[in-house]
Amino acid sequence: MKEYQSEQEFLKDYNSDEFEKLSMTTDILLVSVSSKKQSNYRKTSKKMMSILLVKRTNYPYKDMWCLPGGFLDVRNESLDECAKRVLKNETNLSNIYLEQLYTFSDLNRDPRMRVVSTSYIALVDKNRLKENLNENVSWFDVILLEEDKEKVDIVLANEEETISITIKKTLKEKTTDRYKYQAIKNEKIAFDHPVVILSGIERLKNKINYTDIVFNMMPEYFTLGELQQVYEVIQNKKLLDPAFRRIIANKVEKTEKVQTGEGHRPSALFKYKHHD
Amino acid sequence: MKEYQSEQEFLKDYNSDEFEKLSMTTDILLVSVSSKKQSNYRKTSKKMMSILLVKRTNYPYKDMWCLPGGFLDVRNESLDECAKRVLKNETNLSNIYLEQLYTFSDLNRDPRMRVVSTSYIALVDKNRLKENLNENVSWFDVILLEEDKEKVDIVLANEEETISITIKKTLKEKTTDRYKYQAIKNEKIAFDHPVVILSGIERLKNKINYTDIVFNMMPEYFTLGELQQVYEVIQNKKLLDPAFRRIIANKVEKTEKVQTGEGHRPSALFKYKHHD
DNA sequence: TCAAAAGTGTTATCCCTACACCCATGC
DNA sequence: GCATGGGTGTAGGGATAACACTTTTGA
Repeated sequence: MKEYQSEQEFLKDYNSDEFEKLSMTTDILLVSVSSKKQSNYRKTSKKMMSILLVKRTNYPYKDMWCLPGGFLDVRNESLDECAKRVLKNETNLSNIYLEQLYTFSDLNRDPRMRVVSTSYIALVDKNRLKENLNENVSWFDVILLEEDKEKVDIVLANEEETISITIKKTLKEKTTDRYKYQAIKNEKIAFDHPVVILSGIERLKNKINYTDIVFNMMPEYFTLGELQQVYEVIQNKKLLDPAFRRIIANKVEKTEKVQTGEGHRPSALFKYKHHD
Repeated sequence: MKEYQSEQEFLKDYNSDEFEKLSMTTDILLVSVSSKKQSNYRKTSKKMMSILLVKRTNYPYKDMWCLPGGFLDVRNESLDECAKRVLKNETNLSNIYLEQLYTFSDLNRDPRMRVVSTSYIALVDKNRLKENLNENVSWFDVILLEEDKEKVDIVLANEEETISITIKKTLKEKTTDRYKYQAIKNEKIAFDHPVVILSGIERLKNKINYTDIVFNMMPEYFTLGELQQVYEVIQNKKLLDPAFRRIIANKVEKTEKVQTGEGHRPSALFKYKHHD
């Protein structure tokens, strides 16, 4: 796929046969949980949900942020393989939890050509990729603010920049829980990616309740406090300790290991146990 | 999209530029519930889940059955619009519940060219389309037999034909509920459609529990008995009357109308009421 | 000693299951 | 009268929420 440095350059090619063709891409919402050390030595480090964004360097949407993604190699790969390739490229990791989200096909998604894009959500434990990221790539902490039932504000922040977008939610049919998302305020995120980000986060919020996918964001050994914080940060609500412990009791296995040096009673380390 | 009557004719074109292009299709699993009158005048008519299939008349998969579907008009429509167009073509109805299922992209899906296909599930009340169907189109009753956790038999039957397929289920990751489906016995269903059929039915089975989508398969006025039967046939298990009535109590509204002449106490007719 | 989090036990409440029971109809 | 489905009440059990409480550590 040719990249254009300018609109002029692009317009030269426009209306040629090139633009009758259909292209497909995959876009990947890579989600992880970041930890911020607290000033108080007693407090546990604060957790935040974070996603990986890439700064565009070419037309269109030059200098805006977008999800990592890439064009499907029509001759040689499936969409899943394409998504895996993009992830490998971005993180140097191959075994990342990956799940197809939704296929978007708006006619005006990309001004260069007709593009249909299949989005994926990927979950990873940040400890696995401490190595330096590619240039123009950055983790952004995510805060979701539900203004009301029909409007969501998303705030994305890294060390240098804070991005704020607003998305309108419209119920598609009265018989279902499916919403049509539409960005009504967005200056920094390219393509239809605000919608992809929200779809992915909503999916994660739901799915954490009836599957074990959280453990894809956890290291091998973790304390129940840490695990609870991840649940809390994704669902965006405080949970009661005893209730939480009962719920996840049969999904984890206590190990001999103990976490000490945290300014309070040491905690047992657990690991994931597949159950059922 | 050119149709080929024979493999020879097709092979003439093969390896030409045509086959470097990517095409997209939508496949639609149209689900409804059929009623079979019982011989005993007292008994209520027996309900079955049924799906619409089309008999192929051209190469490839000539004479096999497949889901209604069609190629995406790259210049002019989104995938949703494409799916709606196909449905309108098949049923003459425009306002049918339609929901995107999954995008399949196996490299060898169609021997003619590279095809990526987005599947949809559609729900309809059969009473709405009593008119004669197109030629080569037929409703098939569906029976799902879960042999064990890793194997499912699907039996499809219309008045003339019974089709039996077996699908192997493999858990994709231990942390989730997602399965990879693979047809291990199938002689009559084209493409990867056995997998699409199963995915759709599983989605429906799940979603009926936490949304109101059943009502898309119901007429405007219905008895609670009929509604319960639809739940039972989709979930493939018997429900207890009082429990069921409590569960759906705030989703329905009692009307003045009454259903009589059924060989037993007449029942109140209800209609859907959006709640929450 | 103290703040913070780890970890456990107990009660009150809700919800669902299961069963029992009565009602009204067509033949 | 009777088989069939319509329709309702209630007792019992299991899960969950809310709260109270004890334990253990680093500074």
